[in-house]
This record gives sequence, C-alpha cells and structure tokens, in this order.
Amino acid sequence: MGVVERRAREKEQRRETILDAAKEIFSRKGYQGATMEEIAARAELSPATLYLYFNNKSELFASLNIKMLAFLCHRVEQVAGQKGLEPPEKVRHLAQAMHDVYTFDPLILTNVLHMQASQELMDLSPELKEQVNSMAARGLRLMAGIFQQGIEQGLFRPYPPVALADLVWAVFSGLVLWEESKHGFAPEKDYLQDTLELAIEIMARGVSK
Amino acid sequence: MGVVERRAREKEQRRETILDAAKEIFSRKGYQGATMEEIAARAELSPATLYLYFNNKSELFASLNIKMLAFLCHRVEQVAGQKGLEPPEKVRHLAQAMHDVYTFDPLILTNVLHMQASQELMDLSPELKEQVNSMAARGLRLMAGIFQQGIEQGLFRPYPPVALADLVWAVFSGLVLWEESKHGFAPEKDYLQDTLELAIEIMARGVSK
Amino acid sequence: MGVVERRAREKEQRRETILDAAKEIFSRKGYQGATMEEIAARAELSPATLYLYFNNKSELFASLNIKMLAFLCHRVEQVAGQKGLEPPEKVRHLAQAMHDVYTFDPLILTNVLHMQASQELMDLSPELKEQVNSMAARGLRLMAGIFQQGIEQGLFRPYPPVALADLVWAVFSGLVLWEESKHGFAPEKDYLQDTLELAIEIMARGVSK
Amino acid sequence: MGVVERRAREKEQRRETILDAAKEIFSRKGYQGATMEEIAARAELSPATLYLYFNNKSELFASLNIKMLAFLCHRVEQVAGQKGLEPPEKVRHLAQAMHDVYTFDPLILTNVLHMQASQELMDLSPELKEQVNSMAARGLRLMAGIFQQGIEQGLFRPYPPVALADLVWAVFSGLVLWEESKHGFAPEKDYLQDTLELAIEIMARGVSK
DNA sequence: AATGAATGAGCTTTCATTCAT
DNA sequence: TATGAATGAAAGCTCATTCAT
Repeated sequence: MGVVERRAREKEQRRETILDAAKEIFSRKGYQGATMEEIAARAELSPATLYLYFNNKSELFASLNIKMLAFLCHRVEQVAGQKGLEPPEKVRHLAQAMHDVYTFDPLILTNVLHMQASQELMDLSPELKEQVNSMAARGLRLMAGIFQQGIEQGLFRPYPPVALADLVWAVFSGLVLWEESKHGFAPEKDYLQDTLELAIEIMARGVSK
Repeated sequence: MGVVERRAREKEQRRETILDAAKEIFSRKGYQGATMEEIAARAELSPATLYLYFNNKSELFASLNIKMLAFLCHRVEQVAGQKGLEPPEKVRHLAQAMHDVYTFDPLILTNVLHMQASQELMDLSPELKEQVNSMAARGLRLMAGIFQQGIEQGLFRPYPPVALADLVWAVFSGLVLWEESKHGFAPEKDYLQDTLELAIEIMARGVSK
Repeated sequence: MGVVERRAREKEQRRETILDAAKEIFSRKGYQGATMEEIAARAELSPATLYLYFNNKSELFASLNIKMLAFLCHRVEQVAGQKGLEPPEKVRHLAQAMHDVYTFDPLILTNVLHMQASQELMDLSPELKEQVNSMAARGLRLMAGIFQQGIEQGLFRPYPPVALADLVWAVFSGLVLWEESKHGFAPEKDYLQDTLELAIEIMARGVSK
Repeated sequence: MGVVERRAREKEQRRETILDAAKEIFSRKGYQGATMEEIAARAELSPATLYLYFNNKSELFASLNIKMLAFLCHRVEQVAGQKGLEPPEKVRHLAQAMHDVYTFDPLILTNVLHMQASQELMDLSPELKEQVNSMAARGLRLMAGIFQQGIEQGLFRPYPPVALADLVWAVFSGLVLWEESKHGFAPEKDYLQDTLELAIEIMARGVSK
C-alpha cells in the first residue's frame, strides 16, 4: 500500500472525524443553531479545514444525513431480505431494527426529518439532493415492501402500504420526540422500553388481520 | 364602547396577528431559522412594531407557546373534568381532544417541545419561564390524572401514570412529526385518521387490564 | 387676562416641564445616552408631545443649555455690574456666583461643554446655534471684563484676560468633573467646600500682582 | 524568530491599531456616540474584525482605559518611588508627571472618568471590571501616599490625604475639560502652560503649611 | 494540507421621528 | 392640543465563507 493509499485513508478518517463532530453539534443545537466554528472546535480542526472536505454547511449536514440514512437503510434491508421469515415476524424484526438505529443514534430521525422539511432552503448540489431523496425513498420503499408482502399473502389488512410505512415512521418518531421532550418533562428512562414494546404491538396489530 | 375600548381591542387583535404570523414562520423554519423580519413581513408590519408587543424574539416564541399550551390544557381539562365518564371512556375522549388540538393547529407540539428542549438557551423573563413550565406541567398532570383514576379503580394496569401520560404525548408527537415528514415524503392526508385510530387503540390497550 | 394669555402661560409651563425633565435625564445619561422616550416619561407626556415644543432632540438639548447659560450669565452679570466693588472683591464674588450656579445645578457645565464640543454634529437651526454661541461668549466676556478691569487699574498681573477667564472655567470645571468622578472614587462630600475655597484663592492669586 | 513569533507581534500590533482608533473616536464622540463601524473605519478594518480582538464595545472601551491608566500609574509611581525627594518636591514632580500624561494623551482623563461614572451600565467581564477599578484605586493611592508622607513629616497641613489627591485629580481634570471646551471657545493653546503652572502652585500651596 | 485572520451579509434590537385620530 | 402606534434607519454583534501563508 503506497503513499497514495495512506493519504486516501487519512483523508477518509478526517471526513469521519468531522461528520462525528457535526452529528454531536447538530443534534444538540439543531441545524441553524450549530455553527461551523463549534463543529470545527469539536473536531479539533480549524473552521477553514471543514471546507476542504465539504463545500458548505448544508452539504456537511446533508452528508451527515446520508450517512445516517445509509445505516438505517442497511438495517431495514437486512430485515426485508431475510429469507424464511413470515411478514409478521419481519415486522417485529423491523421494529427491533429501528430500535437499533435509535440506539445507535437517537437523533437520526430528528435530523433526517428536519433535512426533509427544509430541503428547499439549503443550497445543495443537485447530486446531493438526489442522493438524500433517493435514499429516504428507498428506506420507505423497503419498509412498505415488508407490509406489502404481508398484504399479498393475505396476512395483513390491506392498509395502503405507504400509510403503514408512515405509521412505523410516526411511532418511531414518537420515540424520538418523546426522548427529546424529557429534557423538559423528565419521566424515568426505563419507560422507553415499555413504549417501544407497545409500538411494536401497534405495528403488528395494525397490520395483522 | 368608548375610544379606549376600541383601542384595546385593536391592540389585542394586532397581538394575535403577530402571534399567527409567528406560528407560521416558527413552524416552518424553527426557532433559530425564523427571523423577526420574516415574521413581521407575514404580519404585514415593520420589524420594529413587533417589539411594541413582545420584548424580544424569545418572548414572542414563548408567548406563542403559552397560547398553544393554554388551548391544549383547556381541552384536556374538559375531558378530565367530565362527570359520569369511566376512565376508559375518558382516554378515548382524551385522544379525541388531542386530535382536536392537532386539527386546530398541527404544529402545537413541535413548537412546545422545541421550547422545552432549548429553554435554557432563551433569556426569558422569569415570569414567562414560570408560566411556560407550569402550564406544561399542568397539562401533563391532567393527563396523568385520568390514567391514575383508572388505575385506582382497578381498571388500568398500574403503569406509572406519568409514563402513560408520556405515552400519549409520544404517540401524539409521532403524529406531529409524521405530518412534518410529509413535506418530504408526501403520503396522502387521510391516513392521519387511521393513525389516530390506532393511537387511540394503543392508549386504551396499554392501560386496560 | 384673556384665554389667549392663559394659553400662552400654560404653553410656557409645559416647555419648562419638559426642560426640567430633560435636564434630569441628560445629566444622568449624557446626550447620546438619553432617549426622548425617557425624557417624555419623566415629564409625564408622550414622546410625540415633545416635538410640539422642540423640533428635535438636539434643539431640546440646545434650549436646555441656553436656559442654563442664561442663568449663569445673569449671575455673572450681577457681579460684574456691582458698583463700588474693587476687582479683587469682584473675583471673590465671581467665585461665589459660580458656586451658586453649581449648587443650582451641578451639571450645568458638563452639559454646556459637551454641547460646545460636539456642536458641529448636531443639526441645530442657525438661530439656535447663534444663540448658544453668543451666550457662551457673553459669559466669558463678562468674566474677562472683571479681570481686565483689574489689570487696567494696575491691580492684576497682565495675564491675557481670556486665559484667566478660562482658568476660572477650568478650575470650576475641575469641580464638576471631580464631582462626577466621585461616583467612582467616592471621597467625602464636604471636601468640595475646601476645594472651592482653594479655587477661589487660586483665582485671586493668579490675578493679583 | 519563527512564524509564531511574527504572528504574535502582528496580532499585538493590530490590537494597538484598534486601540488607537478607538481612543480617537471615543474621545471625540464619547462612549455612546462612538460607533464600532467608525472605529473600524479609522483602523482601516471591518467592524467584524474588531470583535476578534475585543469581545464587545464596552470591553474595547475598558481595555483602552486600562492602557491609559497603566501609563498614568506608571508615571505617578516613578514620582512616588523617587528616593531622597522631600514631599513638596514630590508634589511638584507629580504635577509635572501629570502634565506628561496629559501631553502623551490629552484625553486620558475624560475617558477614564467617563468610564468610572457609567461603569455599572457596561457589561464588562468581572475580570476587566476588577482590573479597571484596582488600577484607578492604585493611582489614587499612590498620589494620596505622597501627600500623606508630607503630612506625617509635619510639612503639609493635615488635609485628609484622599481629598488632596482628589484635588490634584480635580484640577487636572479641569485642564482636560478646559481643553475640551476650546473646541467651542478657542482661546490660544499656550495658556495651557500658564494654567498648569498655576495648578502646580495651587497644589503646593494647598498642602504646604 | 491546514489554518489564522479577515470580512460581507445578515440578524436582533433600539430610537428619533411621524401621523392618524 | 395631545398621543398611541408605527416605522426607517442605524447600531451592535454573529457567522459562513474566503484567502494568504
């Protein structure tokens, strides 16, 4: 492995460092509240350096979201692609997968949704925009597919599949927001697990005949 | 009806105009993203005029939230205070009430939660801070009370009532976020009703023995 | 005295009310620090009303200074015009007169000097500008006259009279500034008298052969 | 002399450039009247740049005053510490020292006194506040010490030493204000020297038995 | 490649001034 | 005559972004 390769790996590592820092700051302060300077400080770099890796603030944010969406898609894909699993089982696995995602980073969805909501404001390059959108769509399509399969096998009520995917999304988002709300309302942590279980049941219930 | 009265009514109306504009903008852009200039433009006023009615940006935001919380509390109170209604019925009514609130303004909770999350950053006057917090607490206490009553009557599983109130909150927030997400993912509107029904069932299920 | 006269007197009274309020506020906050709103509040009037009596902030300030200068000139005139008084006596009386002025309003000179210093910045009407300048000049001329007389009678050293008048001014200003400085350095009040006495001596000493 | 050193020196130089510009503008317009934009323009920098060197307007003003007070303290210290000098001589030297300070920058005291007067209004960091106050106190203590010594040796009348230091201060301030007043009254420059001499005599006279 | 330094653009906020009533 | 309400203009300050080194 020559110098070129090492350089490339180093560069990739820096990128990750920055994305990690960005995740931390964007999560805590929101997109508008975060400053490039603060992200740079957390990454132990100068603000100017960030611009060597990302064209501007919104592309940094977008790249972060793509990374997170990729992880989410990956997990959902695993579930969707699992052979020899009945749809109801898959739904359970799906919920578990989403819980994993949530555990991996509780703020994924807050961010992703925010990205979606204000996409028109950000001046992303067309490629990035495309990437974000297609990835989000893919995640939903995968989820919808699971429910669709169940419907086709006559196991699920024929709720329009998109709506069900949205339900997953919604309940999951509930968890996220709920988590956030605790800064103010402060229930005990453990009820998250209870809530998750209920959410799984809802999903299963909502789709099984 | 003297001049003074008309003046007072006009003033109150302006306040409402501003709060409406603020709701619109804060909802779309978030607290940090919204600018006083934009809010003023939407209210068809000059930015300076906003400061005749609100001391600063955060107090405008806080006032908006207080108004929304007041409406929410009012509705929940109606349900909680309804005589001759069994707790399970009340839970159904509660869900309906929250749907009303949601219909009245789909963005209530997004804002309120954001307010809770970043409260420490805003330099609110102590009075306003107190008002926001006590109102939020009151809303939760009312909801918790409904479940508590059910538990005491042996009709509900003894989930800690706070957790249940949080569940309501969480699922409801899910609806909100879900709604938001549609800016990006755009499912059809009507599924909201389905989701709500499911949410009602969850709540009933989660609490009935 | 008809209605017209009463109206005129009332109007004059309002003017005085405003000038009093202005004196208070300008003294405490300085020209730039004072706001029309604060002055209006102190005069128990609306800001708009101030503009019925004065064209703008600087003319209000200028009018105030003219009033104060008038009082100062009046006192100095009394001393200068006193028959049968030898110049050395007159100097003593002059110092006393200035002390009276100072007692009447300790901030006269701070204000007047500020006015002089930044005159070019204020957009005064030519008439007001003229009035302020001629009044200040008259005050100095009167003081200079006293010393001049002494010199002509061979009683005072032939210091250029303007310089001596300036000395009076300077020492007196010292008192003013000194008073101001006490907000920070806080010596006891009574030493003002001592200092004044010394100042009188300086003045007498500086001019007597 | 590495890059780091040169950077540091350049940075220090910029700071000085800004302080010089600030001195000029604050002196002419006063604290409230001066604008950051004007100061920046004079320093041939953008307003934003000022904030790289000073946290805000009041800290810039405070830093300026600290610098000036430091110079003043330094000069007074030299006089106070001079061995083999009788108190009366020291008073003369003190007056000369203050004249030096005045020559170095005629506006030192105008600024410093203004700072003292409105200190409570400015939101300085506690450290800066402490620095300004302790430095001003130190200057006065040094001056008072000189007179105290004379009193203890029975050479001066037992005027409370603080009052005497204040007298020095006051007369000196008179010079400053007087200088200011000339923008309006414009006597010739040279009389400053005469006035100074008289001031020296006052001080000597005021304190010698 | 990395950064210290600089800045233009924009935001919140204030205030002298105006005007309809 | 008096004023409540409104606002243009400007001030302090922040921050994404650039550029010389």
